[in-house]
Amino acid sequence: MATQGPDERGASPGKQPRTARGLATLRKLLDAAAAEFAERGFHEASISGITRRAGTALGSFYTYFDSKDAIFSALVQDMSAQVAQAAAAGVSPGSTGIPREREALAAFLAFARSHKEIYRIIDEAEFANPASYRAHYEGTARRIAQRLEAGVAAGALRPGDADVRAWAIMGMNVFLGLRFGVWAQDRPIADIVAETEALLRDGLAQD
Amino acid sequence: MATQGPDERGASPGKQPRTARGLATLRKLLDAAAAEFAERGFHEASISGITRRAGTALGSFYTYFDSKDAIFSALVQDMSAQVAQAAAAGVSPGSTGIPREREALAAFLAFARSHKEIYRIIDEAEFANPASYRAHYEGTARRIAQRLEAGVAAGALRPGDADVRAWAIMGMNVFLGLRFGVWAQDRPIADIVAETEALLRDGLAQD
Amino acid sequence: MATQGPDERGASPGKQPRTARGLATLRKLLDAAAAEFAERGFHEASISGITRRAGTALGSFYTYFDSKDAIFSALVQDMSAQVAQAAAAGVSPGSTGIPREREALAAFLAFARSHKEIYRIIDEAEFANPASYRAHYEGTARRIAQRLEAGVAAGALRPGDADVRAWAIMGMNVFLGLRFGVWAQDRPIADIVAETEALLRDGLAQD
Amino acid sequence: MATQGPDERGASPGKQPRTARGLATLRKLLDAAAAEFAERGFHEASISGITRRAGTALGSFYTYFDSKDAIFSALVQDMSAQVAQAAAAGVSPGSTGIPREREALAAFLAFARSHKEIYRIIDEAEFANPASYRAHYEGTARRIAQRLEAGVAAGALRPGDADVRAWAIMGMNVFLGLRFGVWAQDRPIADIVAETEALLRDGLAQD
DNA sequence: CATGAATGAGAGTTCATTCAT
DNA sequence: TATGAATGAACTCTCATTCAT
Repeated sequence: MATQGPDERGASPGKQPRTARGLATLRKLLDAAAAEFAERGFHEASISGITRRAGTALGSFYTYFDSKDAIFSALVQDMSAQVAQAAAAGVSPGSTGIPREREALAAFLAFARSHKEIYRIIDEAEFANPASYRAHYEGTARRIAQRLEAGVAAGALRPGDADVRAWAIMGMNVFLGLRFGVWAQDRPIADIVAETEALLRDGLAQD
Repeated sequence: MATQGPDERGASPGKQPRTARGLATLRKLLDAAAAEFAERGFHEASISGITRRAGTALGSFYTYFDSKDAIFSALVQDMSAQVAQAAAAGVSPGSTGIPREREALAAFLAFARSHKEIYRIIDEAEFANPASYRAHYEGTARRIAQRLEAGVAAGALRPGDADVRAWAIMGMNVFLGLRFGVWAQDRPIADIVAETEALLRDGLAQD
Repeated sequence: MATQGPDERGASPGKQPRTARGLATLRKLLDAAAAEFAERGFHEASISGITRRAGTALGSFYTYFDSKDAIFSALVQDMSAQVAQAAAAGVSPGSTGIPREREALAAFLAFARSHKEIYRIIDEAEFANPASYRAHYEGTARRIAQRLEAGVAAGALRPGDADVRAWAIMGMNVFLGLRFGVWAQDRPIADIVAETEALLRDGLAQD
Repeated sequence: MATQGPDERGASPGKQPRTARGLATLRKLLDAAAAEFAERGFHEASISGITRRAGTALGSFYTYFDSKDAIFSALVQDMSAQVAQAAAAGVSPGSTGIPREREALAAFLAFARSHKEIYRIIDEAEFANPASYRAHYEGTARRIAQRLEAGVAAGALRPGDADVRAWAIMGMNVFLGLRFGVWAQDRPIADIVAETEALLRDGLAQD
């Protein structure tokens, strides 16, 4: 994966700022865009809303971004990376198998509660920017599948179809995050995690 | 639940057609709208696109619907009902517990493959018509939870938190449908169903 | 002035009703139109609003009237005639000069208080149907001028320019009716009439 | 009364131009709107007609005004102020009582003859923007009433009800302006003024 | 680099009028 | 004569993008 310095992150190609003043303007625009998209959604959001929040002139937007799509896409990638990082950060080193999935879910639920805008932004990309949307979920599924394969290799999990399992687990996590993280916080995270862990460990069947 | 005859379905309140000719026009508009929204998405879709497909005058749209939102909402509810019906129709009578969930997933995946537009329409409601969106997923979760409680009562499933389980299962199904039903059909439905059944029955842990 | 039987009043030429049923429909449409125009004004009023109030089908409107303009014009003429009749009815036989003007003003103010819609309808004709508007005010001015000339002939009034006087008096009456008849009834009609009579009789100058 | 610099006059709140170029565009739009409303009336006037006359793009209208209503309202207030100023400017300093009313009428008639659009614009506000309409006539009546009270205090006029007298005089002036200023100029202003002055000074009664 | 005015295509919606039944 | 569906021109307003300063 190509890495970029934090300074360059976000601006459209050929529009990276060259001065400290420009860098500050870019930063303000990105923050303002995150707020605007989260609050109003992609279509309701307007460039003038973004520049108004950022305190810059309308024209300055196009100094750093090619289009509304471009900044939205940059934002989705940023959110996607944040989600991945939050999940990874919640996992203890050496953890594997079911405990590892439990930790990832717990971290994700906590992240969703404190970043309710992720659904608003990432999910709307399904329509506004399908490429970022697919990239986000395919990347997430790939990481889960790798964890599961590692768990199998370690003898912690039964062998099975990692791809199908990964999409199933990702779907569970996403919907649990939507319902119990974003829409309402009427249940302790611990309960949700415990119930899900039981499901993943032993299934639902009466033995 | 209030039932309505098929004649009344769809048109905005006070705009039901009173003649056969009107009924036919309403039908054409609904079909055209489904195609337009599926192909272009809510925001890109236009009323004139709908009436062009339907072969009616622009103004005729407003003979039956109050607004673009109104017809979209009608469509989402229709889709939601179709999904529910497809899942219910795929289940053999008397089926309960894990087999029942397997049958529901199989039916849903088949439905998704033949109605790829459902995601485009229902998921976009998250932004265009949040009320329909929540109603769809909350209704679906409720039905799953009831199935699970029945399974527990029948002794087929271990007792547990039906609500959390229902959202987890719904999430699995939705993402499996998106990945293996809509985005690509690179895997037989049977494989996906079998792997998921195993997960639900016994979990993933090496015993 | 061409007189028409009450049966024919209102309908556009060539559209007079030929049956009792038709006559009743025409009547309902005229009443409904008066209410609709009074309440919403010419431009906000809609044909469908009129037929809705009348309880008839939209198409039936065009059985009796050529257009929205046509029914509005018919209504303005009707209102105009009502105003003239009210003013005439308030005058005692044989009355002339200043007392006659006082009586006409009193009658008009009373009429305005009980028919607040006249301003809404007649004044809007200035824009929606200028011909009726001019006809109304020119006709009214002519009647006032004739009264004044009769007053001069009878020796009750000083000779002078009847036309200018008539427009001046009409303007007084109209604005007093608007302010003290329609906008607010915060003053007894008797006060207004007395003050105006004094003005007309003796002028304002300190002798 | 709050005064505003000519630079700020007209544009909707938050839409004042910040450059000379913007100021020029605003000016063109206001002039074009006055012509368009005068010629076609409020409802027939269109934003595109205004921008066509102004030679600007359609969208530029919305750079300075929130809506058609907003610019109309601005125009009515402007007209209202012009009328008041014309009447005030026509009065010699120190003039009071009947002569003062004569001068005001003469000035108003001259103004009406050279600004025939005032009726088209101000009177249509009765329907399109009732608040401005009432503000105009109530303000005018108040100014007349104050003049009359001053005349009484100066011993030039008999005591009486200033409010009723003011509305009566305003009505006279308005209708004389409509008939002899706007509709036709078939009579010299001097004749009209003389006849009206006689009426106001001595009334109509044969002594 | 920043500014903000200018652009114009395109949207949703209304409603007077026509006409087939 | 009554009905109500169909028509389509016309409207106001939005906003991503461009560009002169």
